[in-house]
Amino acid sequence: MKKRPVTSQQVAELAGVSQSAVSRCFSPKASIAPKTKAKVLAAAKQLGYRPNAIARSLITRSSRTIAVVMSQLDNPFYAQMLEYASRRFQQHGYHLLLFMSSDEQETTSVMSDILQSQADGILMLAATLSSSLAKECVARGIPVVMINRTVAFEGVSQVASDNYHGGYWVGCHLVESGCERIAFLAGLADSSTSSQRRQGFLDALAEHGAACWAEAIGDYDFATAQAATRALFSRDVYPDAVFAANDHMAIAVIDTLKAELGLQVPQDVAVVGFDNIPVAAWPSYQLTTVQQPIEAMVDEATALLLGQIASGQVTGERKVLPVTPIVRASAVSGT
Amino acid sequence: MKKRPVTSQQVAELAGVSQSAVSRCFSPKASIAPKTKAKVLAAAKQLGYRPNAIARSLITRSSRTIAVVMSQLDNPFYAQMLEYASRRFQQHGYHLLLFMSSDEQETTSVMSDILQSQADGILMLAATLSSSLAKECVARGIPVVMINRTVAFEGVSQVASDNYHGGYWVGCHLVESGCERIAFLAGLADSSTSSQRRQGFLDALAEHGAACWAEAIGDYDFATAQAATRALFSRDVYPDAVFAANDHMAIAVIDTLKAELGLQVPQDVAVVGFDNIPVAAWPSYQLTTVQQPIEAMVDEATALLLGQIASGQVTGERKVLPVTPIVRASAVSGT
DNA sequence: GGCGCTGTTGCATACGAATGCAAATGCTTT
DNA sequence: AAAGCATTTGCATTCGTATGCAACAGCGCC
Repeated sequence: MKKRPVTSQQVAELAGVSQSAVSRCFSPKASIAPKTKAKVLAAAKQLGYRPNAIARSLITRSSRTIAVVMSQLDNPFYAQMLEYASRRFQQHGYHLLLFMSSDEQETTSVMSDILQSQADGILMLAATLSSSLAKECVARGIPVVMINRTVAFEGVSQVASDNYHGGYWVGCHLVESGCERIAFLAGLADSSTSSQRRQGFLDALAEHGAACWAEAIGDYDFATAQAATRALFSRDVYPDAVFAANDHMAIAVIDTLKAELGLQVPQDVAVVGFDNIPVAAWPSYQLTTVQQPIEAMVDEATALLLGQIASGQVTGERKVLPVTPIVRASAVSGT
Repeated sequence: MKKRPVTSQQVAELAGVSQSAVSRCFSPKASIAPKTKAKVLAAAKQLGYRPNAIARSLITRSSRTIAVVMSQLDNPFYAQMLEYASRRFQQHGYHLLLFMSSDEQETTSVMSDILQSQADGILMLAATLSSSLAKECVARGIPVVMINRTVAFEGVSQVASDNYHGGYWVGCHLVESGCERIAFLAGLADSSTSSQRRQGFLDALAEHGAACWAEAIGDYDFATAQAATRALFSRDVYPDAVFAANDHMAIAVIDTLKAELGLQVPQDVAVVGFDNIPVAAWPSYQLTTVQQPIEAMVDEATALLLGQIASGQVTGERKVLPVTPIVRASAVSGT
């Protein structure tokens, strides 16, 4: 049978002090005599007392909890982010409440849970938020930070890597490598990351007097990307380069080219991805890609959330962090 | 400035009823007249009222929260588990509080946070728990379920796949394929998964009159596994097969063999993994492996936790779920 | 019209810890 | 020894919701 937990009241009785005194022993800044504190801590230890965080949250009006909404945990890039974010917030005494939500409809129901949970802040990892929900959070004074996603509403903060210039670099790199029939494999149609990468890429091509040879949509999904690859290579003339909007899809492209079409990377086709996930460095792929600064992005998001929580102001800032081109064998200069 | 949230009291005033009535409108089983309910819901909607889960938890003594302790989120196998678990618990109205903990020392500090958080249950995903901590949970009546890890204490439940027979199958498969110098690449030295897989594997070899040719430790880590592979292949005579305790390491083995030693899989060396992560199916690897029933394991863990929470009894059951051999090109019969 | 019954409602209290305020304690100073 | 000051302590209240209990309304039935 579940026994009732030890309360500060019981500890107080054993230690021969008041409940307030016990409470003060567990608040860092409270005034308490060392002698009393020792007595109380001894009693607490004897009874196995742990302060009840729920009761504390109720009175302090702060749950020390951040709600994280994720769309895809199968993408190692976001798994890494989550892991790092968890550690980061743990350091600051905050805990993560995890929610999975694939589509916008699910997000609505999830947000309802989040608002009830009294989370002090919301971190959206590649998840989309309707502006009505964003509005509600802002109205309630709950800071929201979106990573790698945009919402058209003032008041929510956004952290993203410089997708545009990442795409721009890829465009330059491929043209300068001598590629002439360059294809683009998009991610989710409505994602800001994909469209920004695309735009930078297209602008780079244009500046070099080139144009995109073909486009397809891979939904940031392995199987969809494979199908898209088959489509891109179904014409008589093949592309000689593919820029996939993320590494996950780039890997799918490489595998499909090698296994199904008997093509060599980079000899027959150059492939470039985006993210620099661990797999990209594996000997089998050696994927040229654009590295997103995971830790810097999370650090920035953490700072924004904690700052806004501390100040009580939701400010809706926008941070763009620089990316780093990583040249590996899948698309080298001068190929 | 953070505004104070709307309370049931305010809703009650607007609707012209008592606070209790408002409360009853948000408890599914409470008795409330349809007419009253409509009035209250209208008022609630007008004010944007959301029940405060913290206050509710305090009075009901149930946070509807499960603490999840994970050791490695970079292993896609556990990322998948987490994602599925999150959805599963969400369905039952429970939320996940995520904690990362690499070593046992960190786990101690994390457990302190968990106990304070008043989580209704604890799910350990490939994380280890000292028996003193396990004891404390049991004493408090908090159910604990460990997935793929063992703790030597009565009262915590354990869900694992049949590691022994998985290893056993691998042993048989490799011997029957004609391999003669079979190496084993272990995971973490103290993990039950690794040692059970090893034991089944060794027993299978022994039954076929064979023995393990060499062993090394890869710590379930990519880089460590690469180093271990180099060590295994530093002698004059190479192994002709490697059984890695998980896919992650098996991939590392394959990459190292191909890229650094110029060896072919499976022609020169057969490689077998464990888990059947998505990567294992990719054309570049075609990894023969043993599939763990992720969803069944999580379902079982969910059922155990929710069952024990509902009954208030912590029972410490032990479930072993069957695994499925997956034969792909990296180690085929009759090679 | 009174009786009993089912279904609703409000009252009052409880959950466990934090904190403003006033009382009390301990220590220094003259 | 008394006054003055700083520190410590306890009292009482608060957070927002759930729920046992009693009161009560409405209804059917005899």
